[in-house]
Amino acid sequence: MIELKPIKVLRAVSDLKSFSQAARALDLAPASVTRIINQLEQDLGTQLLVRTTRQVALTSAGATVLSRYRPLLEGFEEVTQDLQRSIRPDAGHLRLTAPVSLGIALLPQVIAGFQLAYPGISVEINFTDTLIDVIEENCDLAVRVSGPPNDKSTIWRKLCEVPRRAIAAAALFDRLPCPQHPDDLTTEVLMSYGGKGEPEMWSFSRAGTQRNIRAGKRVISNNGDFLYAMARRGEGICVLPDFITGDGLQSGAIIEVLPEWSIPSLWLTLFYPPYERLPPVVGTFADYFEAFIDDHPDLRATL
Amino acid sequence: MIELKPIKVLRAVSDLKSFSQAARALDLAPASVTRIINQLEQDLGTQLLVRTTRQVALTSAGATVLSRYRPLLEGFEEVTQDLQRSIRPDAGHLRLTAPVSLGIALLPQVIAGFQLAYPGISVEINFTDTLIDVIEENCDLAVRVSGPPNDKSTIWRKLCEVPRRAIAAAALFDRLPCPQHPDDLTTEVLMSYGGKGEPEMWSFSRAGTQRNIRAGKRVISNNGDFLYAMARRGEGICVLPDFITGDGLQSGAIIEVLPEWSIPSLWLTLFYPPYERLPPVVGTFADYFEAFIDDHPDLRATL
DNA sequence: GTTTATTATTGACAAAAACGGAATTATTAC
DNA sequence: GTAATAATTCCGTTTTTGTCAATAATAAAC
Repeated sequence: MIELKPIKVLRAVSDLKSFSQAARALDLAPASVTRIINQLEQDLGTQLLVRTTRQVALTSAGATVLSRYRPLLEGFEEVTQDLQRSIRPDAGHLRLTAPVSLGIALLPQVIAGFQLAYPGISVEINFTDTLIDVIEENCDLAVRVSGPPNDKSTIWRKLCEVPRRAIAAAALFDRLPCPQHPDDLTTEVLMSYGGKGEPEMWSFSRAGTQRNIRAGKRVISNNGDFLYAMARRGEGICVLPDFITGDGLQSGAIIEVLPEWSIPSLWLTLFYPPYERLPPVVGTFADYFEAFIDDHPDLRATL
Repeated sequence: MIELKPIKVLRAVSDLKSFSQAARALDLAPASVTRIINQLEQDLGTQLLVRTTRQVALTSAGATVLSRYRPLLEGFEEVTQDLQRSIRPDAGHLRLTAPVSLGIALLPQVIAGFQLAYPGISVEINFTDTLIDVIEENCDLAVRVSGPPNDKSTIWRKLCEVPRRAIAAAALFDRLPCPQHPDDLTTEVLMSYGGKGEPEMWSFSRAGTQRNIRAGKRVISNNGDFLYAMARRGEGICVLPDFITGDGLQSGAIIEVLPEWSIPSLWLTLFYPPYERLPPVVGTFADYFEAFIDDHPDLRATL
């Protein structure tokens, strides 16, 4: 394979009509220029330059070769310069993935502010509730609400707590006894968040005591808004983060179940693919996101 | 400067989604692939590929880099393949230079036949009577009619003799005595071929004796046809090759001066720039030209 | 859960290539 | 003819590149 350097040397020699000047221009020893040109001529099987100690000129073949390579070489140089300029913390492209409900609730503000601050960074957001794999999803950074990730090939960064609680429509307890203790929860009406068939395990705690309840599997969904809608219809009890249920709790559309008992928070978390060194743009966004959350306690309160 | 190889490796890894398969495809050791990618990532200042032992995926930056380089790389590969195919003895381009008179008299037949035999070779002919330098003229091969070349940076190849003789219009000798011996030649009416101000030296020989006559410098021209036209008008005596004067001698428009004395022939010669190794196309043409002359004694007789 | 197979990485060593300076050759200018 | 300039060659040095084995890591199979 012919490399770029010999073509560059050929161009320099042809343009400057001198081996020695080309050497100076390219910061090479004259001997190197000779060797590189000889090598190229051998690779292409023809003489490219006619030279005496005083004159240098392209042969027909040399003119053809150079004329065909020159635009490509220039393109290459341009692209390289472009890229080296554009690979900076404040320019480039970012592929995100985020859960549907949280993403739609939270990201518009974040992304809007981010693009205001970094107009050079374009963003592509893929909303999915079941993230199988950060690498396969082909994204640079994943926003998730969860505990630690299951696949070990990722690095994570916790942003803030996302409190959650068990909720249900008040009407549900018209036909069922209102539970007073986690053990009262009837598996049949417990609707679980999850994407892999297995229902969640809910851990209720109160004053040092803790009860683990396996949610039911009659209704499992990977979408919190769906579960919320179901709950509002009085179809069952589910555990959802406040950013989904907040409005409903305030308006009384739903009520908290077992308010005396607390359920461990989820965490708003950023997951990276296993970078050796964080790409600049990714770092910029992660920092911005973190600062954004820190600077907006009001927003944090709605989570 | 970023070279082609790392881009090629990046492309292979991205396409095959595997370092080891890329290594196999490119006939490299897996370790080399790792090293080359690392180097490229360092050169560009960002991570391009996210990899675990099981998965490989481009980062955003990697996708951008590859998408910009890929078309250039493909262009490069195509051009290289093209060139390596096209640098053959029977394809390409040829820049010739030839003297005006001879060129117009002889080359049409030669070039026509040549292009019939080698349709893949394009020809560019520059007609000049004063060739200063084969290199500066930027040609691959020069057809000349002369003695050995003055600049030593060329290689030559004699094709055939080009006889010449002193001629004049018969009418000239109505007002001048007809010379019987070279010494009778009056410098004033001797018109010389030449391009550098100096008149020619004519060497007349007959039965072992030789006389060198310096031609006059009242009329010097680098164009034989012009001298011939002058001679026909009775303006003077000049020494010209037969291919110019042949018709006139047959028709009696001009007569030979000192027919008993002979003048050393010129040679139809091919001059090359100082090639280290003759470019294939040039060799093809030179061979064809030589064979053409050899195969056409009739043509040779007109020279 | 444990084992196994696959894969990327690392390090050490060998081979190859590129580099650079000095001497050589060749050509033009004086 | 002589000097000056430029390309080339030679050769020792450095750098890069390739290879091989060992290691670490991970997903899949049992």
